[in-house]
Amino acid sequence: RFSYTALIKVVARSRRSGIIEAILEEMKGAKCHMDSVTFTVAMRAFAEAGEIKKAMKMLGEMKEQGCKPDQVTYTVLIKMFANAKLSKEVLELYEEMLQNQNPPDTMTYNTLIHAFTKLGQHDVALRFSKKMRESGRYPNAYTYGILILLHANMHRLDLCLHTYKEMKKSGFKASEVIITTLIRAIKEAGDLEAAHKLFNDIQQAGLGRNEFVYSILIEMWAKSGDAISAKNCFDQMVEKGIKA
RNA sequence: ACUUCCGGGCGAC
Repeated sequence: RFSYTALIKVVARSRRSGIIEAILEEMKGAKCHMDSVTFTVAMRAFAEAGEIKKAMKMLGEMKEQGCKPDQVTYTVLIKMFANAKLSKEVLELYEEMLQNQNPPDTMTYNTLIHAFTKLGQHDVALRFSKKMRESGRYPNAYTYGILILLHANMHRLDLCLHTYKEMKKSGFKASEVIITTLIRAIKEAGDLEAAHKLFNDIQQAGLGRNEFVYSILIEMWAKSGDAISAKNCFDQMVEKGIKA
């Protein structure tokens, strides 16, 4: 069963749901018991192939066999509907989780917040963020990245920076993802002070494998007429071995 | 909840 599950996951990369179905048939033939992990991997495979119907059919089969979907299962399906921009069914799955005594965990909340961020339904995203806090789920590094993205999309650099501060206070280090998310908001707001702080953080954290971030910083300083900072940043970039 | 690991889920560009 473990090998079948692993196999499905590998095959899932090929986006050929026909193969997945064949494997599932074979498992059935071999009287191999399918557990929630097997079902979930299969659903994810269908989800990635854009086969929403098939994924939902699997959910049905799963329940029929008395196998209970768990948080991972729901998270996979929520992401699938979110990618298809089907916010109504996202919310339905969320409700179902609550009904089933399957309270969303950190990753489920991350997926929900991200889903509505991408859909441009910022108010809903914020509501889930609040619910997450209220439910006592701890944010992880992804959560902070998603929240910063949400605030950036809301054109609220102040909230981005606030979340960033909170993240560091909670013991998370700045990452490449966080930096590239933040830099967009900083650029948009033209906040030179924030740019300087971020540049410091990049150096302190030993980050900066990303030419995109440098180009924005240099451009900001160049535009503001701060040739010294622009040059300094450029030199740092070259020192890191990044091509100009 | 036999929550160490051994098969599954989340973020920017």
